[in-house]
Amino acid sequence: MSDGFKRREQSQWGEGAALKDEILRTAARLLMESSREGDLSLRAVAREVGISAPSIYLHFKNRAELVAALTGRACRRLVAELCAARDAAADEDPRAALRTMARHYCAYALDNPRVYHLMFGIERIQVPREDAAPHPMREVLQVWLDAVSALGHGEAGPGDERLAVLLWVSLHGIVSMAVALPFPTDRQSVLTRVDDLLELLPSRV
Amino acid sequence: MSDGFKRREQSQWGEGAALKDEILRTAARLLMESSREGDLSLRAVAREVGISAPSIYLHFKNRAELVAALTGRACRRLVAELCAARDAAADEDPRAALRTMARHYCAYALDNPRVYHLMFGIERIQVPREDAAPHPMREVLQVWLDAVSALGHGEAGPGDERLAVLLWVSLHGIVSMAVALPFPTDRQSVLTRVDDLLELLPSRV
DNA sequence: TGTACATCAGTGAACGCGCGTTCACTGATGTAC
DNA sequence: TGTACATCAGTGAACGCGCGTTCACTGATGTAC
Repeated sequence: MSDGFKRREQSQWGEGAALKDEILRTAARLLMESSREGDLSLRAVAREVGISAPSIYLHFKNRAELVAALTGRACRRLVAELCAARDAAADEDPRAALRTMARHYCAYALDNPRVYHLMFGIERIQVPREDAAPHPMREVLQVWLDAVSALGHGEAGPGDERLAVLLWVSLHGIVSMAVALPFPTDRQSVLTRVDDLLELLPSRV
Repeated sequence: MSDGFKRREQSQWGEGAALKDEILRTAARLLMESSREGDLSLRAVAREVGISAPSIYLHFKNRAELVAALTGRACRRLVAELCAARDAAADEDPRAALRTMARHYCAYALDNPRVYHLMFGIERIQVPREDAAPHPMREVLQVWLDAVSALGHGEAGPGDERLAVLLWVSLHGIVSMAVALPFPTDRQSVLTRVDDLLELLPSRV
C-alpha cells in the first residue's frame, strides 16, 4: 500500500467547484474524527482529500476563509437540527418543545465537540461591531427566540430576547464546561442539568 | 539596542527554584498581554524571562507540566478573588453577596480571557474519571457551593450542589460566549445578563 | 477538418518560520581531606 | 591553607517536524477561424 495516499481524480471541465465542496466536507469530517491533535491544517485536509496542498488555494483565499466557510456550514446544520427537533415536537406544548430543542442542542455539541468549539469556542479577532463579518450565530439565536416567544401563548413579550439569550448562553455553558473537563462526560448528567435549567424558567414569560 | 534581548542574571547557589517562579509569572503575564497569537510557547516564555529555552526543562518536565502549573495558579487566584469578594460583602444578605461574587467572576474572565480560556476553555485529553489528575476547578465549585448554601438560612439543602453547578456553568456560558463573539463585548450587557440569571434563582433553596 | 490559442484544474518543489526537545558542554560555588 | 572533586544553574547548537503560502509549471479540454 505504498504510503496510503490516494490521489483524487481530476474534475471534468466546468466541474471545478466540486472540489470546493469536497474540501469542506472532508475538513468537517476530519474535525469530527480527529482526537484534537492535528488541529485542522490545510495540509492535513489536502492529504485526506487526495490533492496537493496548493490546490486548496484555487477555492479559498487562505486558511481563515476555509475556517469561516466551515463555521457557516456548521451553524446552518445546527440550526437545521434544532428546527427539525422543534417540528418533530410540534404537537407537544411549547415548553416540552423547548426542552426537546435544548436537549438536541447539547447532544449536537457533545457529539461534535471540535465542530462546536469551532463555532463558539474560538477567541475571535475582535473588530468594531459594525465591521464584524456577520457571524452565523445570529441565526442560531433566532431559533431560540422563536421557541421562547412560543411560551407566551404565541405573542412575543418584551423580555423574550433577554430570556432567549440567557437560555442559550446557559446551555452553552453546560456543554462547554462538560467538554473542558479532563474526564469523559456523563451524558445523563448533562441532560439533567439542562432540565434543572429549564425548571428555573418562569412559567409565563 | 542590538536585539532587545536582556539576559537574566544567574541565580545564586541554592536559589535555583527562584527561576521556576519567574517562569510561571512570566508565562502568566504573557498570557494576559498577548493578543492570542504566540499561544504561549516555551521559547516565547524563555525569551521573555531572558534565559535559554532548555533552561525551562530544569524546572518542568515538559510543556504540559508548565501549562498544568499555570492552570493551578490561575484557579487558586480566581478562588482567592471570589473569596475576597464574598468577604467584602459579608454584611449584605447572602443573595447580594452571591451577586457580587458572580459579577467578580465575570469581570475576572473578561479581564483575563486567555487565562480563563486556559482554565476552562481547552479541550482536555479525557481519561477515566479516577485517573484524571485533580483539576483545581473543584475548589472553584466549592466556593459557589458555599455561597448557594448560604441562601438557605445557613443550613445546606439537598439541591444546593445541583444549583451551584448550574449557576457556575451558566456564568461560564455567559462569559465564554462573550469572548467568542467577533466584536468587543459590552461589559454592561454581560453584567445585565448575570442579573437576569440571578433573577431566575428560586428565592428559597 | 485542422490548427492555433485560451481556459481550466490542477501539481511539485521550495520558501521561511517557530516549535518542543535533546545533547554535550561550561563556569561558578561549595565541600572533604 | 591548598587542592581535588561534586554540585548547581545554567547555555549553544542542533534535531526533525509540520505548517501556510508562493511560484512557475503541466496537461487535458474547449473554442475561433
